[in-house]
Amino acid sequence: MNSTPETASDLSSHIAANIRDAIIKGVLIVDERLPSEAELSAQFNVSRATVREALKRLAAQSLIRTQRGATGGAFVNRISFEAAQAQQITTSTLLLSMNDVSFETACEARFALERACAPLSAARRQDHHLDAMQNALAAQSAPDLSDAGFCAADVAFHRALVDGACNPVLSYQLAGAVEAMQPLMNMITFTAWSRDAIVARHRDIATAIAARDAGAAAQGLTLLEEETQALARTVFARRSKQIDAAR
Amino acid sequence: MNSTPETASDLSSHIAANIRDAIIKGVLIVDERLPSEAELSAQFNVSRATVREALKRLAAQSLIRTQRGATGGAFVNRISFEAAQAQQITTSTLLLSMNDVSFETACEARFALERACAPLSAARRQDHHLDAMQNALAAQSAPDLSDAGFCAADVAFHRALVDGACNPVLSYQLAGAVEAMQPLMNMITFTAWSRDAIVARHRDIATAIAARDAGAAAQGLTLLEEETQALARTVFARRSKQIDAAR
DNA sequence: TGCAAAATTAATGTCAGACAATTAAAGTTT
DNA sequence: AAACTTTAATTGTCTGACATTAATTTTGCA
Repeated sequence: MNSTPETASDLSSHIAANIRDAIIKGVLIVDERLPSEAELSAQFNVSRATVREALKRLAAQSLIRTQRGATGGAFVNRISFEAAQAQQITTSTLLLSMNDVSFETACEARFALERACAPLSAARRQDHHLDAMQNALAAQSAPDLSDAGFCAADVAFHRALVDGACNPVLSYQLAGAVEAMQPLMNMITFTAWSRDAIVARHRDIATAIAARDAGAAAQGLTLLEEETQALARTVFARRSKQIDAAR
Repeated sequence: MNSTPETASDLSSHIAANIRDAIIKGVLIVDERLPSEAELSAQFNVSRATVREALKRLAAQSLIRTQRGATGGAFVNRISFEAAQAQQITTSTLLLSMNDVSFETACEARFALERACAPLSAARRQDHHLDAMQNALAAQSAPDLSDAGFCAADVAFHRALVDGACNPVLSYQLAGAVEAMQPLMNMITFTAWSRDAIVARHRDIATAIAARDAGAAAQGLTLLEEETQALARTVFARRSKQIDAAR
């Protein structure tokens, strides 16, 4: 179970990999204190600066936290769902923006995953999930809302839908797919008409979830996906036509 | 779009956050060279050691890579699907092992997500996906296979299924869910009978995918989930009974 | 001239030692 | 007993040096 190949030849990578494996294998358990930097530098026979670079690497992955003072040191972190989600969102967003992933591909993945949540969400959603959906719907219906604001409310709606499944693992896994779509959605200019269409679908989905109707929720998501894809196609087609005309 | 709160008061966090935001916002583009460590230390008015700690944090997230030599330096990395997956798997695995996530919850999430892939995989799978599934099946049928080996082949089977959807975003998102289950599955002792049952379900799923029958594939996954959950329940129940008896 | 070897240069990687800042715990005083 | 002071341990930061690496330039020789 190797986390990362980490073939890099520099010492700080090597030391970081060493400690990381100890954490993964359970040799170091949550909240346990690592040896002090001085002790580590003696153990690995490197300078303190090198040890510190290794520790910073681990801190960047939320594997450890550090505390100053007499009883301070580096401690193994319990990775929280929140922290893991934040990391996942950053990684997913960058991955999509840096790799020319098509809107279509990302959109397809997102809706496929959301449809997986629909039955569970229909069965288990609580009132606060419904409230969150209604709030997002209300926000999206505001007439003077910016495109970015519309997309942010869109994300809020879908997160509420996913959270309704009451499965933290599912929420965590979906966070990346839902949030990473936002920058792509932000590329779209929403007309009043297209906003209405999306809000209508959202309303259907919210109603289906409230009625615990899994089938209708899934169908609503499918319709929403089709409309979103169609909308994106027209926006991108118009844009490339404009570019052609400008030549 | 704040990647991480990063409220930490130490300078290297601050500098890392600063550069990270520049990358996310596109101020620094892929393969662009960052200023040298000496220049950065002058810009941020800190020592070179502090700059280096910041850069190591970014390197740990695969945001940059460094190169030595005259024309060397730190370069903005294009995050590959492969690297992102590796990170995701590490994070997911640790998240599950550190947070007492029940087998039931993780299993439910995993199968819900896989069912989302089934229709796409049935439609688009290519021969090499089918081959990979058959290879995994053959491996799982080997009589003298260890439990860990059985689980590894299980992961291979499900990854092939997911990859069959031919959507890299989906494959990336699912990697964490599929791989992080393995340590949990490893806790189970598989009897010859339970292995046969799992292999039979796998065979059904592979057949359905080969026949491009989305419904049958989804149904096979649902059956497999039920059997897996039941198996886990009996294993854990027997184990806790033994513990009670030992008292 | 042409090409190979050597020197130069610019960058990261590592080290050693110092001091600052922070924090808990021990000791001291009132 | 409570409040204050001291001490010790630890991380955070700085400085300056040297090692290592690799591209570029210069040199030397055929």
